[in-house]
Amino acid sequence: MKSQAQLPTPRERYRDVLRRAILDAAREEFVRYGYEGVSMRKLAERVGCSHGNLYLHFKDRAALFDCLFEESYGQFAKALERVPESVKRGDPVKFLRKAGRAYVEFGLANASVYEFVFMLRRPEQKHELSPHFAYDRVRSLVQRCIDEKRFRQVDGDAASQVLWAAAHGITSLLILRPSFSWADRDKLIGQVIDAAVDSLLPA
Amino acid sequence: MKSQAQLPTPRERYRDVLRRAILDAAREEFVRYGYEGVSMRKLAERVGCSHGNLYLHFKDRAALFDCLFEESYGQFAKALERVPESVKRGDPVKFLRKAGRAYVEFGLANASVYEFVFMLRRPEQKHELSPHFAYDRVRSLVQRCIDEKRFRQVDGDAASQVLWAAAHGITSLLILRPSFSWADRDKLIGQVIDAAVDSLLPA
Amino acid sequence: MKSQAQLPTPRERYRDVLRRAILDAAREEFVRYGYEGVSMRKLAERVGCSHGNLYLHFKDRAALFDCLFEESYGQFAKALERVPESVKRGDPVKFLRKAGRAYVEFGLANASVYEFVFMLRRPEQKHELSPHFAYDRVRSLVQRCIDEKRFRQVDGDAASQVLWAAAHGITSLLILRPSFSWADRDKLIGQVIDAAVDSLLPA
Amino acid sequence: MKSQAQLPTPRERYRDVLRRAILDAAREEFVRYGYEGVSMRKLAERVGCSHGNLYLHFKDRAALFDCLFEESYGQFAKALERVPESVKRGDPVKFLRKAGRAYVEFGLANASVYEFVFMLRRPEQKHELSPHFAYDRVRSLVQRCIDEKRFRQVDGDAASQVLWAAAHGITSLLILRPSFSWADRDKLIGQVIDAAVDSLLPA
DNA sequence: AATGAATGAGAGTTCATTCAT
DNA sequence: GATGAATGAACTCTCATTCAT
Repeated sequence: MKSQAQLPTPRERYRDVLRRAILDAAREEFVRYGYEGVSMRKLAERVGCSHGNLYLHFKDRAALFDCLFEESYGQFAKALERVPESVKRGDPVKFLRKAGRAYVEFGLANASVYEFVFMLRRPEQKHELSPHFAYDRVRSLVQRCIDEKRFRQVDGDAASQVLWAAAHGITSLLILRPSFSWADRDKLIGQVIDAAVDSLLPA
Repeated sequence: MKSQAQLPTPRERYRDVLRRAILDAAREEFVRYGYEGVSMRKLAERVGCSHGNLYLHFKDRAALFDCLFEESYGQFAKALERVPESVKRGDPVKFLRKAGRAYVEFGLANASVYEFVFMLRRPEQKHELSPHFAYDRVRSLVQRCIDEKRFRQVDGDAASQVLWAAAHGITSLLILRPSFSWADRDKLIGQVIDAAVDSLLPA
Repeated sequence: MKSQAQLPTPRERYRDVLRRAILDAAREEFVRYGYEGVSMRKLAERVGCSHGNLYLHFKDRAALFDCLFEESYGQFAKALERVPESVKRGDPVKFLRKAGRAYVEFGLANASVYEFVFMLRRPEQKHELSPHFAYDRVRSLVQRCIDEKRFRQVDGDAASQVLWAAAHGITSLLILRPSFSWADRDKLIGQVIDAAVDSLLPA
Repeated sequence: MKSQAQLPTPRERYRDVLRRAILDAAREEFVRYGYEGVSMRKLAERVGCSHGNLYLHFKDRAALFDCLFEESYGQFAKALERVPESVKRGDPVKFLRKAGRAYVEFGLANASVYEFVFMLRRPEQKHELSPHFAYDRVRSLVQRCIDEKRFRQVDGDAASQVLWAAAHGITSLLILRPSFSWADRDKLIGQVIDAAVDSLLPA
């Protein structure tokens, strides 16, 4: 008999914890081995439950993948939105720089999420449309810079794509080649973003 | 008794053609589905031969992968070296811009090669060291620009990595999101590279 | 929650029955066709389960073989030890005759066990040492006969090996050539053993 | 154009040599790995010819096996017949001892032939009748001993089988357990045979 | 005569998924 | 809810055999 209150029972809590563990493990596995390279059995072993148990949480492997897909997009989108009000209302160019850095840093701190969103090839897949949201945010910021004359009269789309390319370029390289002898990471990220942003400033 | 001229017999020629077809198909499959997602049987079907036949050309799936790996690196390295003498001897900054564009354009024209080299996660694998060669080329060009005072007195490594990030960023995005509504591709590539290069010029 | 009495559930019981069936079928197949000649699929068909099921009981074919190997040695060793106390304490020569007959009779009654232990060639394999235990039993009995002057002062090792050769010779021939027109089996076995034993008696 | 003379051309000679090499290699492989464990490809590699070449000598693997089967029986039978006239006409008991030793020694010197004849399980197989010839030889010798009163009035069949068991027992054990710490081989063989023969002598 | 490319069957093994317990 | 037995598909790889060269 379940209590009417919304507090989760220990059982429910465990359920959620397990589900979380499955998702986290699965994301890493998918990113590392590809869709076909992930075995429900090995995943279960890694998580520490029976393989049958996985099916109580996800209809099948595809559903697990799709769930991660959605979730990763969500996490990424949410991260991009987390900007202090003060920054939002301040200088849009500075905002853009901060947003760029936030993008890269989220990607690095959540490599498997970033890979899931941007670098993972999925089998067949309808999606494809999805990372628009990230672009859209940049786009509107860029527009603000243009409108406020903080940027030259550039093509807003092209400008946004330049910025995106810069941010994605450094993020993905750092993720993919962790053992490369990189220059100071923080400075490097700053330089990459500044190069892109500066190229849009008025002469 | 074979002729001394060593002209390939039709048989040998066919062998080579088939081998080529296998490699080309396999590269695409590996890139699209990941190492574990490639099935020798499906690959054979796509190529139009029996699955057993594949093993006459490659000891096993890993050998096929490794062969592609080497080949892709080789093709990419060779492409980077193909620069007209006139450019080599000319303005190093211009050279750098051309090299950057060549990099991107090779990547787009040979997407699966590029993905193989830069974007593919391999199972376990020793490699990892390898794409150094691409970086090394940029690095020495950048050094030349610095030495000839065409660039500011920047850190050569950081500068090279900025350039690499830019080139890789736009290349990989264009490959990964082909149906995104990109701005004019040529202009975009130019802008991305120019932004990175210009950021290194003297004030 | 399982009862403390640890009574096997029907499920467990069935598991054991199946495992037993697999082992029995496999021993015969290995003995008849050799290691390489046994196919997990055909074995499964003979046992009446899916081939995948075999892997729930044994990691792979080698593990199945090894299990049979251990088991056969164990069964054989145990059989050799089953001697009534009265015989053990009685005349050691008589004991030796009985032991010889027991050896042969166990071999005939459990032909595939005997073949597994003594006649099966295994692929590569470390083992080889193992059937020592059978020899050791004979050896100590022979020593007793010598010590008690029931045998001549023969070399105990050579004597034991003569006995072993006799017992193994008749056992293996009877197993290998079942349709040969043998003399009366019981008498024949007796004669073989007696010939070997008698040759060791004092003149 | 082949010469009418019966001298084999070099080509024919090579053919024969190759055929011989195939048979010798195959016998060892069959004995070691069992029928199913022998691969035509590996066999060809061991012999040093192409695998297709094997089929110019033998229709298929079964034919190769059958050929070895016949041949092994032939070699064994011939070996048993090679007895000096002087011995043949001499003491039949001594003859029997010599024949026994010859049997064992042939088996040891040609272990794979012996194994092929006596210890190899064949897939399905009609044969089975075959090793009669070995028995028949013993049988008639034993009869002679009985007729000449050199043996007791024993059952000739049983007596022969006792002898066979002794000879086979020591031969097969020595072959199967080469690394066992055997007593002096020659003496041991003598003891085994003598034990069997002596048991048939008049009291 | 000899090669080796080619096929297709079949082997061992893994695994997603289902389902009785 | 959770387990793990069970199945059957799919996979990698090997191989006997055939056949064009």
